[in-house]
Amino acid sequence: MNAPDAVSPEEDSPDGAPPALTEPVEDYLKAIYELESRFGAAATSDVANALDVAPASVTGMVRRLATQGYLDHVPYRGVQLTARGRLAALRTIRRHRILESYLTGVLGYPWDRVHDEAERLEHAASDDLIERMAAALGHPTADPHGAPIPTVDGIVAEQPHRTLAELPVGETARMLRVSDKNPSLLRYLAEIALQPGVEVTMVSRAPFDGPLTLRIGKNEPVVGPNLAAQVLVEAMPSTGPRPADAPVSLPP
Amino acid sequence: MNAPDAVSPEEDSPDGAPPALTEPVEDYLKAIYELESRFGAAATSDVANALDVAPASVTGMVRRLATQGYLDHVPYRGVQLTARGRLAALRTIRRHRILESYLTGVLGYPWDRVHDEAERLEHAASDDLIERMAAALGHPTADPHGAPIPTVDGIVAEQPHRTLAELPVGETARMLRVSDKNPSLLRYLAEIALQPGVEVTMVSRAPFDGPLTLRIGKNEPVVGPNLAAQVLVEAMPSTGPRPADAPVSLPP
DNA sequence: TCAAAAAGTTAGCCCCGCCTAAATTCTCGA
DNA sequence: TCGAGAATTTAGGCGGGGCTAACTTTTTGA
Repeated sequence: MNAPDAVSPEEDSPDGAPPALTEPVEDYLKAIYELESRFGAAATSDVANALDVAPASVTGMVRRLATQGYLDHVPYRGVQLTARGRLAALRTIRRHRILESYLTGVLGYPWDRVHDEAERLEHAASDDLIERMAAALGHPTADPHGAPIPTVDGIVAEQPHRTLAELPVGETARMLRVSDKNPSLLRYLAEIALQPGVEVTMVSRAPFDGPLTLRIGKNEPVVGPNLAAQVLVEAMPSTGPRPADAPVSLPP
Repeated sequence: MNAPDAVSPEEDSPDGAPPALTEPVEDYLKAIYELESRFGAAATSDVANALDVAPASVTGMVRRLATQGYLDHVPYRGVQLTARGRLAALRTIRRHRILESYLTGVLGYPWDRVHDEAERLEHAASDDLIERMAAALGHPTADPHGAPIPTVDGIVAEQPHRTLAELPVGETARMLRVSDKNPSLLRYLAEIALQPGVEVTMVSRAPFDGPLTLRIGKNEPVVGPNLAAQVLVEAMPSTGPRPADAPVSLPP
């Protein structure tokens, strides 16, 4: 048993305020969070890859973060965020997505250029600033790429989805989301008007993983299966009675 | 004479882009610039003081910046920015002041809380973002505290001024500027409506460095000489024909 | 004028975040 | 099942930026 003053393994700052993470630490937590939610676990090499850093560097940082209670690390096995680590990650993600929303919504940034900017600002902006931006936007629930914005206390409303590549021929679905990390993809999607909230129909599908013909409004763009796999659409067919209000916050 | 490839003693990044200064470096250059323009020179201890850092740390950093051509350092004698260093400093100052203007002008920040926020954002915002903010504000020429905003190529329009404490009894002058670094002073000035662009009259002056009575609009606040020394006003009496348009960009 | 105080610098150290090279451990296919 | 290859960790370094303690130079005032 522990001595009575050994409250918890995690060091909390005595003043109760959040410990003020460094920029690299925030980046690690965010990357690990995203890998976890995509693959269920975060491998050292994946983290290294995501952050463009040597694997050995990840091991070092991960050990430090583990001693600080942000994650659990089983050597050679992988890494898992603790509740504390997850909250810190979601805080950063909230900032990132609100910043992206503000940059497109208020300052006229094209959606393919907000990622890098938000990536830097998310470490510098105060909570106050972030909440002012959110308020100026009417408290959006999703960023310009359709990613849900976590609440201040770390709740994320993930929507059920499938990829556009999986949409059966003849079916229509509402576009939900696409990654913010690929500018040229985003520029192309903007060109064919495929953006969150837009309805898209699978017109035809060439065999052997060939190109897909879509209908978006009056146009019928043809796209590769690769691209279609990156675009998320609603899980439920929207041919039936569809929800009166789509959960999209930023109609262009 | 130099070999033909020995272009200049300063290392320039081969791609022509500015070398991407670190946050501490930007802070040093900015602090040195401000000390230089206030006192004509920057002493090690003043820099240490301004950045809340040990004097020994300043010596170290200064040596590094000197080898990189941002400043000249004569040991025991002081430090002076080169043209390159001055430009870098002004770039940061421009960002800072545009950010302050944007935060008050668009996001509703009170003027006593913009300094800290801008202090962090100035290192993270891209040029593009800064120029978008400037454009959204109609390209202001002064920040909310009346400090002139340097142009992109580092030209700063300093106005001739004296302190409010020097204003002779009976004279009226337009308030020009106050430091952005003292929140409680700024809150008090806001209370008595003493802000850049406002006309203030010296009603009376108690002897022996006593309190000063001002007239601002319909009110006659009494302030200490200490406070008055922090407030800058126009150099020329504004009782004669005054400039049709005061050079102030952000009328509240 | 000259010694004490103030200012500045050097020496030596620390932590953070990163690296490469050399182990180590895990995994998977023959 | 076992060994090659992949993944991971350890060992040893490095640069940036900071610190304290000790030393030097400059300034100052008695």
